[in-house]
Amino acid sequence: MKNKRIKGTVECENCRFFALCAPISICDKDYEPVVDALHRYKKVARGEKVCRQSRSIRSIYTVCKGVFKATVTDPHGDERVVGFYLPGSSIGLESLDSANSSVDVEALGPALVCEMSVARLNELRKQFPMLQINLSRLLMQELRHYQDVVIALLGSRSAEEGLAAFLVYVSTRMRDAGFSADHFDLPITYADIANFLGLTRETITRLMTKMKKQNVVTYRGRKLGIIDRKALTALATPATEDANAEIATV
Amino acid sequence: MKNKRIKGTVECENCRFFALCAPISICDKDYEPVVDALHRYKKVARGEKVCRQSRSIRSIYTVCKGVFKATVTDPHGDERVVGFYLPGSSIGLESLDSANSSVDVEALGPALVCEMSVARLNELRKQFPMLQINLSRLLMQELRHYQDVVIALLGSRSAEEGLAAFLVYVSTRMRDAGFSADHFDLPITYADIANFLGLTRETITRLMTKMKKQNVVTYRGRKLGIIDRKALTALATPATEDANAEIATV
DNA sequence: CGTCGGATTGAAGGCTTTCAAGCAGGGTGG
DNA sequence: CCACCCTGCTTGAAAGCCTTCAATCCGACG
Repeated sequence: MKNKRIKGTVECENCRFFALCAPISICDKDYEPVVDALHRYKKVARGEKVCRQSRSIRSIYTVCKGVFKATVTDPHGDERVVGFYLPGSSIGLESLDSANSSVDVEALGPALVCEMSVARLNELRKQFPMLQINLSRLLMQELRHYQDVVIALLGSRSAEEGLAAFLVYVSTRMRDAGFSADHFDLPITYADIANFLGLTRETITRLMTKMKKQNVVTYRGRKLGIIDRKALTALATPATEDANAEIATV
Repeated sequence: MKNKRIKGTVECENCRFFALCAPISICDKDYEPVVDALHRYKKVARGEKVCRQSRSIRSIYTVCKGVFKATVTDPHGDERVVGFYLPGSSIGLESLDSANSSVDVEALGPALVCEMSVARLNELRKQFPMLQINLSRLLMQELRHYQDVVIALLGSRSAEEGLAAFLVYVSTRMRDAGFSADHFDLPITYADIANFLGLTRETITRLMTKMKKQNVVTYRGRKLGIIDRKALTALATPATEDANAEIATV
């Protein structure tokens, strides 16, 4: 594994694939074949799809740089955004057992990924127990991640709560990927955020404007800044208004 | 593994743990130790919790009979329902890597589970490659299941869409567990459904009443019947002129 | 038979959407 | 350099959906 890291990308230590790639660097000899299975820093153009709904996938990916969105197309032909892949996320793990992809995954801007062949990985993990064990660990992490998404974003009572929870969630993911938790690129359109959260562009605009006026966040040129994290997390949980009164009455 | 199946429970073939339990019956000799790790048909009383928020878990479970809910308690002390475990579901897989549970998991009524010791499983899967591989497969299925939840339930534009999607989702899970997809027990209170979906009891009541009047579903004594599946799935996707007209004509 | 948790129904108010119009800013070609 | 365009963002007003609050009903269970 050559050290050819590119500026602005995720450190390998913060990458979800590290558990799969690590054996290579630790023990180059034994794991030489793994190198063949891995295509590092592959470029993906804006709008390009790395996997498609109802198709089997040939490779799984990890996002080094950029953001992807997962979408499904409903019977009416409308696109529904069902998830985002931020730097450090892995794509396609749920299809490793040769099932078809449930979603389209598309780059929202120029992106870099590390690509791993599903066929090669499936061969290799039979040969190398450590790879198999690390894959299991990766799957558990991914499972936990999905659970976190559901906990954070499903069942929000108001639009403001949903959006705040979304921003907190993105911030957490960016921190986990080794970036600043308070200032980062958010190359996602309001339309996509709204679609994902079940809201409208206009509502996102109004709420962001409100949050900016209240000095909770800044947002210019696709760059998000979290000014008042405490306030943002407060917005992300219900019954914030009553919190003070509640304490007073107790 | 004695064949002591109990009426109304999930068939082993439809259980998520089958990939772990199967080796036992296939090859009793080699996998004898696994039997110790497994406690079949353990009773869980209504309100009893099989895992708790911020605590490590000792066992993972699969639901043979009954329904569980997963909840988190927010800073204000309010309970938020973040998921349901229907028959055939597995509980706790995301905490296998000795991480703490993110949620409380509580039985909504008298239930039966198969319990597997985490410590024993972690020992055994190092010894038995087949167990390790099957565990990976189980994790992938679980991952896909979480993805399905997000796709089905996150980002619904209206309350009706959300509830219809929820019912379709439950129906699908019941079918997968080997029960009827159109008539099944739904021992979940409106309050819990509402909490999960980010709605209110009253809204669930009104929507269910409406759906009953339109002969889409029946619901009495905690038993749900799906009368018009086509209409229900239509309600579960964003409203269009066609969909509305279709329902209106009933 | 009374109690209690859960479900139902109505009225009023608020939040979000819908519809419509205008703005901003980056890229392109002249 | 500027006009132009296109995408995405902003803002306002009206309509509609969902919540809130409050009262009542129902059924299970001791």
